[in-house]
Amino acid sequence: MNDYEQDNAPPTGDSSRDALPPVTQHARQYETVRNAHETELIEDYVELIGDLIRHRGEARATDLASRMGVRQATVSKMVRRLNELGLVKSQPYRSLFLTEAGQSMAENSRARHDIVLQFLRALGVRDSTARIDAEGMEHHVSDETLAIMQRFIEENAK
Amino acid sequence: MNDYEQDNAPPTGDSSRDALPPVTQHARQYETVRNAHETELIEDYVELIGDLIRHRGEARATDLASRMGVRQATVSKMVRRLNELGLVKSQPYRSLFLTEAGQSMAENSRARHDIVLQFLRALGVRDSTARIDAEGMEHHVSDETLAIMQRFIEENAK
DNA sequence: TATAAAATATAGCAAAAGCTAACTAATTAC
DNA sequence: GTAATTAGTTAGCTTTTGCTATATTTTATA
Ligand SMILES: [Mn+2]
Ligand SMILES: [Mn+2]
Ligand SMILES: [Mn+2]
Ligand SMILES: [Mn+2]
Repeated sequence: MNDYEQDNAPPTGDSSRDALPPVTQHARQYETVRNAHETELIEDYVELIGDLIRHRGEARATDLASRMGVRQATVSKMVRRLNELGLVKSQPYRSLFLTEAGQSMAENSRARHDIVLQFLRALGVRDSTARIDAEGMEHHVSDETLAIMQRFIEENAK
Repeated sequence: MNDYEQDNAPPTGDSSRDALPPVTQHARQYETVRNAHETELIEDYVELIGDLIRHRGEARATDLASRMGVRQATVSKMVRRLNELGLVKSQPYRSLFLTEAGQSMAENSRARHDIVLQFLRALGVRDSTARIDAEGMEHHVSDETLAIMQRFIEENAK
């Protein structure tokens, strides 16, 4: 199958309604999703640590575990990674702190998360559903789309 | 930190604007995302196989690899898994076919994908951006939100 | 203050999803 | 019809993200 055939007419009649994208562009779609999946859990952890500090005064591993819905061992391992990445500063058996880089990531993630959540609410999605959808969608929304969502919120809010 | 304290007043003044959700609900958010991530790659493969069959007449592993942006070995491994899951029927060195279950999953995924894509376009997102965002978002949109997106499309299309 | 409980850490296991390298089968070109 | 090219498979490696079980440390209680 050569490059010419690759992006050309389908063999059957009805099926050409929405053609396949060019191979390179198509691959880029999936690559973008894979890249998002590499960073999204880290962002969620950092964002949650920031939220816990803001709302509760401190971020403890056990609260991360219960809110994430995973075991403490899983959190422990992730915290080590966040340390290695320079996002979190922590001492053994003590609660967690964000580095400068961590705080900056937390703020970015929270801002993005809030926009997506408010957008869904403005669309008319029920709050509990909007929260669930936003938790996943936030990592797959481009800056372009985010800006449009923000405008939509402003136009449909009061 | 007990259950009472868990969902109560923050220690600092300004920070209570948007409170943390109850622990159980918060955990459910992340669990839903983790569940979506377990099935999303499978859905993307099945959907792509269906699209290739519809548009090109057959689905070959090499085309899956180039469109997914991964190596053939990766596709080979995934195809074995799709076989085990009863979604794909294939013989060594021959092109791929969907089972009944596979076709049904492909149709569902495509319908959902289309709605998300059209919704983004209706919002005003550029086509190439909309395609990228839709590829990731589609797996994190609830039925409730999807219905609202569909309504939005109908109201804003002609 | 000694002990019980809770929190944290570490070791080892598993599945998923990618990779490269080496091999085999099928198709195409000559 | 053979040789070269293309396509597909398999084995073995790596990283990520979960888990359980066990040890250690900190905190709370009697
Ligand atoms: Mn998230
Ligand atoms: Mn995702
Ligand atoms: Mn899709
Ligand atoms: Mn997708």
